[in-house]
Amino acid sequence: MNTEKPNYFDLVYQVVKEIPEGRVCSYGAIANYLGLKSGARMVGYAMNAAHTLPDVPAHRVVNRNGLLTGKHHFQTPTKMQELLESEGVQVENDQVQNFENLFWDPEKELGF
DNA sequence: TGTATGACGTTTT
DNA sequence: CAAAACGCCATAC
Repeated sequence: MNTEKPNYFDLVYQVVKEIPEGRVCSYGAIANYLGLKSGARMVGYAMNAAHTLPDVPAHRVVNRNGLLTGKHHFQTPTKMQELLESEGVQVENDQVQNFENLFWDPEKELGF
C-alpha cells in the first residue's frame, strides 16, 4: 500500500538535515541511502529546492570528489566555502580537504 | 502536452 | 588511461 509516490526531495531533506556540523556528505551517498542508486542528480536538484528551507544545510553536501560543485547556486559563489570553513571544514580550491575523514555516511552514522 | 536540462555517479567505448 | 554516453526523476519553458 504505497499509493503515494516517494517524494525523493523530502527524503533528501531529512538526511541532509541530519548531517552534523563540521561534516560533509556526497550526493551519491544520500542517493544510495535512499535507494536512488543512480539518482544522485535528484539529490543535487533537491538541494536546489532546499534553498527555500532553512534547515537544509546544502553547503554540507558536495559531490563524490569533495568538490563544491553547487557553490554557484548559493547566495554567493563563495558563501558555501565560507560556511564550511566557518564550521571547521577546510576547503581549498573549491575542494574539501580531508574529505574522507569528514565524510558523513548516513547508513553508517545513522546505524543502519 | 512534450522537450530540454539539471548541485552526479556509474558504466562502456 | 581518458572521454563520452547512459540512467534517474523532477522542474522549467
